[in-house]
Amino acid sequence: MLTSSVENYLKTIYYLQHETGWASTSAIADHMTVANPSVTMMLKRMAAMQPPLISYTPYEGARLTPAGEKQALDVIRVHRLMETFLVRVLGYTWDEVHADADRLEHASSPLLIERISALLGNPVRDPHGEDIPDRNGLLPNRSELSLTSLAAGQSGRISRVAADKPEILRYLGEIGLNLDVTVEVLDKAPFEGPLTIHSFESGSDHALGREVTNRIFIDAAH
Amino acid sequence: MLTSSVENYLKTIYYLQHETGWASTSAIADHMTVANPSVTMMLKRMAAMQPPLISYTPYEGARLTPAGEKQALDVIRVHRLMETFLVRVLGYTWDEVHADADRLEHASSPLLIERISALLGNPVRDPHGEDIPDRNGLLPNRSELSLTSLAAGQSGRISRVAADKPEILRYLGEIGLNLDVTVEVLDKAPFEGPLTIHSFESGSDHALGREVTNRIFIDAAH
DNA sequence: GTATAATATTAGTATATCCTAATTAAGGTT
DNA sequence: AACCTTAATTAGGATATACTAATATTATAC
Repeated sequence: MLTSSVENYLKTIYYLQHETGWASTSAIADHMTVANPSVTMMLKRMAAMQPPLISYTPYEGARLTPAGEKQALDVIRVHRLMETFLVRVLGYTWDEVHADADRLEHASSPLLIERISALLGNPVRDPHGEDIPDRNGLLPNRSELSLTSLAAGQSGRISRVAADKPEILRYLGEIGLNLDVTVEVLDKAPFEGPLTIHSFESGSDHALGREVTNRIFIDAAH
Repeated sequence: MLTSSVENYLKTIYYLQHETGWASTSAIADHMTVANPSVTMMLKRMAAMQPPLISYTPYEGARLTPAGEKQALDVIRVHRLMETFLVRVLGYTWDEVHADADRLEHASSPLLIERISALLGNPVRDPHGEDIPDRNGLLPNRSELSLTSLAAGQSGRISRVAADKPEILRYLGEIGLNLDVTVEVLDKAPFEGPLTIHSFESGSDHALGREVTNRIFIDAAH
């Protein structure tokens, strides 16, 4: 069995690889708030495991092997099922789930996970709209656009909110930017300026910077 | 925050202290399946913590301080609430809960625990009939007798089953010796021999050795 | 009351994970 | 092409937890 630490590295490498195509030592270190040498050490160990979880090229970075990707998707499945469980069964809000899911994901047996998945009706999305990999690590394909990419006047349904900080999630919830809410871009300031968004849930308008709108996604199948 | 390892030592010392009055190095080592020197090291560390969790006398053993007892009861509360949750919400059987609860108990935030307790209606007993300490570490008083202590012809309601091995629990469940079931001692063989027990749930009779009947408890308030 | 058995501790290592400080490699600039 | 900056690695340690083998202490038994 993998240690919690290795599982966390797997998750991080998976995210970085899918967001930027490549997981460098310092990107991993930043994301996990550990020092660079700790990452180098760990990457060597993960590349030396049987089977190797990553391929590692010194001075370049890491890439998940098929075995590593499968394990990463397992951890992500558990994390997202836990978040869904915390919201649907225990009444957490979407900004409260992350830290608790981060600890529970390393303490879950296969039986626990399958029971939770069944209890929730085998959900395919977590409370932030992220896809939940199935038992075999398969993810559905879906097409979405970032809210930033919409032009003024366009509208759509929020399908995913990839904000990492709980405070941002809490704020978005407060102003009516929740999952599955239809929104319209009223205005888009030039020079990478803020977007003014109307929520059809709350009926209110709010200006949001692009670091935020970049992380809000709209269902592309209008 | 305490490490999982320290939490496990606390639990073990608590149990030994309450069963035998004293936690010796080797009793702790046996119970946790670790080597004696590991225990000595840990006891020193726990006695040196601020505040100390135990008082430790070399060559004698350990005893929980008030602070240590409070922490131990916290862990036991989480463990027993988790077991109750696994049975009532996720459909585990009473023999399946232990290992999973043992891992979850170290990954639970105060919020999670309070939500689970509330979801279950703040239960006071776990699936084995063990008392669940309240938020402040308080346990109800109750009086019970071991099944072994009943004479032939006497009957009572099973209030607690303290079997440690899952296989024993599974077997007891199969033959109808479950919590809250009324049973009668039909026969009690001499020379520490087996007891023949009738279950009014299953309607069947079974001979059980005293290592087992010692760990089955009967409500003393008939 | 000394010899022995049982129990506990110390000594010395190992592993996993993290750190800081010092060094080395890669890539871009003039 | 030598230089400088940035990023990554190596060197050297720290902590928490475990182990085995060797030693010390306590308790028991004659």
